[in-house]
Parts: sequence; C-alpha cells; structure tokens
Amino acid sequence: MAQNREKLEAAAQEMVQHKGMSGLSFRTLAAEVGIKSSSVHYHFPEKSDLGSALIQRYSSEFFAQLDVIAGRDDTLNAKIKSFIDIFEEVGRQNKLCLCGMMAAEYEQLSSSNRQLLCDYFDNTEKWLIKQLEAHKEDYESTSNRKVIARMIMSSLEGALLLDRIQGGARHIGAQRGVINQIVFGR
Amino acid sequence: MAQNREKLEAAAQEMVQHKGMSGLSFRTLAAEVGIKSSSVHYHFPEKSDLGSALIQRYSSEFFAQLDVIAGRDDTLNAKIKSFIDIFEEVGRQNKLCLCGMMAAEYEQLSSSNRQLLCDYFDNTEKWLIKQLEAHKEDYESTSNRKVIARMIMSSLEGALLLDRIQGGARHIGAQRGVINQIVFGR
DNA sequence: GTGTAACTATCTATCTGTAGATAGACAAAT
DNA sequence: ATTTGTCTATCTACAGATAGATAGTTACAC
Repeated sequence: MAQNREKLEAAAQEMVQHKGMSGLSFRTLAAEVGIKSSSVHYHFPEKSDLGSALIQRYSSEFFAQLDVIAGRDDTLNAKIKSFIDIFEEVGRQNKLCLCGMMAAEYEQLSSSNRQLLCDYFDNTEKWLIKQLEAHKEDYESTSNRKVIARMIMSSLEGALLLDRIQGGARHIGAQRGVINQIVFGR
Repeated sequence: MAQNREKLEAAAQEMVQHKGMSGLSFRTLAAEVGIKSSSVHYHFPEKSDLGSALIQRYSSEFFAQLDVIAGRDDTLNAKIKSFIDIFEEVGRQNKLCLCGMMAAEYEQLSSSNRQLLCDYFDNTEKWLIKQLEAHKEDYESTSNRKVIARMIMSSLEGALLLDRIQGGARHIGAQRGVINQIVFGR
C-alpha cells in the first residue's frame, strides 16, 4: 500500500512536532501506522532520510499556505495577521513548528537536514521581506525590512516554545500586538 | 572528591545547552569528567535528578545576574540592554538557553522538571515586569507590562534558536532594536 | 587514643530495554 | 519477470539503571 508512506510521514511529523526527532523511534512510528519497524526502513533507509522528508513536507505545506496569502488582494496588515495565524494554530495544538523543534536539535542533525532547515528559515525571511516590499506604502517602520522579517520569525518561534510550557497563547498573543506596532507604527 | 559533582553539573550543562537532555548520556558525561557512568548515578540517581539540578543551577546563576542588573543605578534602557547581553553571550557560544532547550523537550520531561522550567520563565517574566514598573517614567509603550515582558522573553529565546542555525547574531541583533522601539517608542 | 560505625565516592560487572539498521523470504501488483 | 511493500529474524550498539565490592574519611563512644 503506497499510502503507508504518507501515513508514516503524517504520523512522524505529528510526533516530531511534539517530541522532536530524538523522541521518535522507528518502532513507535511503525506501531502508530500498524506496520513493522523494518518496513519503515524500506521507505526511509536512515533516520536522516525521514528527517529530510519531514522538513520538505512541512516546508512545502507551509510555503503553499504563504503562496495563498501572498496571492490574496489583502492589506499588509491582513497578510501579517494570516502569517501569525499559521503559528497560532500550531500552538493551539500544543505543538512546535517542526523546523523550530529541529532547530533545537540542530547539533544532532545530518548536514543535509541542516541545509534544509536553513532553507526553510531563509525562504521564510525572503517571503516576509517580499511582502513588506510589496506594500511599501503601508510600511511605517524605521528599521529595515530584513531586521523586521527576522524579528517576526524568531519571535513567533520563541512564542511557540514558551506557550507550550506555560499553556494558552500568551506569548503568541503578545507578539501579535507588538509586530503590528513595529511594522505600522502607532 | 566532592568537586566531581560540580564538574558533572558543569559538563552536563554545557552538553545540554548544545545537544539537549536527550543528546546527553550518562556514559559520555562520565567520560567527559573522567569517571564511570555508574558513579554519575551516585550523584544523580535518575536522569531527571540531573535535569532538576541543571535547571536549578542555571536558574540560580541567571537570577543572580539579574539581581546585579536590578541593583545597579541604571536607566531602564541600560537594564534591558544588560538583559539582552546575557542572551547574546549564550548565542555567541553557539548554545541555547538551557531552559529554552529543555522547553523544546518539554513533553519528555518529568513533572518536577516541568515545574522548575515553568518557574524559570515565570520568574523571568516577573523580573521584567518589576523593572518596567520601577521605571514608569521611561516606559512609553501603549501595551501593558505583562505583554511586553512576554514579548521580550519569547523573542530572545526564538532569536537564540534561529541564530544558531544561521550563524552570527542576526536575530538577537534584530530583537535588540525592536525591543527598544517597543519599550521606548521612537 | 582506639575501635567501630556510618558516610562518601568510586569501582566492576551486569541487567534489561530499546535504538537504528540489515538480510533474506514472501506475496501482490505491474 | 520485476518491482513494490511488507514480513520475520536478527545484529550490534548503547541507553538508563542496579547490585555489590572497595577504599578513604569522618564521627563518636568508650
């Protein structure tokens, strides 16, 4: 059944967003899907192959969402709100961003995994900068766009991290207001 | 030699800030200090005991630094700068905040470890709020202090996470400017 | 002072469990 | 016939943890 590969990726992604790559074993993953651990190796010979697949899967879904947002005839404000919404939804499920989680495990990752992670953050930064540029007229910050993009991204990743341990969406909520204040002045 | 306990804690802290609790084994830790893994169990019967000791050790050093900062006859601006400096120094060493790292591993932690982590972030939030209150006259933000404290903390934790994978202090640097902008207006 | 009990800090040796990974058989689909 | 996807069975490595022995140190009773 070719759909097992998809099931494996979905289950693995869920597990990694909760417990990290090091908290995921081939055995528990296999059990979740209902096959044997050796069969998981058929689809992903090494754990780093699974890691790569997960980052790519997560990234492609994420950037597909960003494409939709960018394509809408919306204000910059609305676009940034939609961007933050993606993260808030992750937090609502008591998960971390998959790439944020793997960033914490960075030193244990293979070099190909590291590169994919890097790409995820680089491309997100680029997307943000592009939106800020596309709405020059609304952009009121005195800081340059790169700085703003980085602050948006790192503050959302951090907010997810802290909200999970303290419960609720306190930090994401705090960031929401602050990001607006920074991008649009007051 | 009672100093081995201290050596173990120091070595373990270093390892956890790089690789996380799950990336640390009693064997590698013991080897680092030059004793046997079974001897580590003498000092820390279970791994969660080591975890607790590490959070407490890290917290007490951190809050000692904050005490010094709070005690100085400085402006709010200077105090916040000093606060950020602590995080920047961690990043300069390609580490994460120990508690930030363990926050990512939250679901694998014992309940006592979770509580200690929670305390660390709660107390940091309280410290920040106290400083903002103590300098009412300089505080220019329209947001309330709790929101500002949360945004400072989560954005610095996130910045550490991202700076490590992209190298340099890009995100910490971005946060520095933004935090000022938020707290003091422009 | 000496003897003894307790404590500290380590060791060797070992247990059990689980990790990732591999080989080779097998059945179904193409 | 070959490829695909799964299985059983197994390997090696390493995880955390425990038991029991062994010195060295300290505390205290006599």
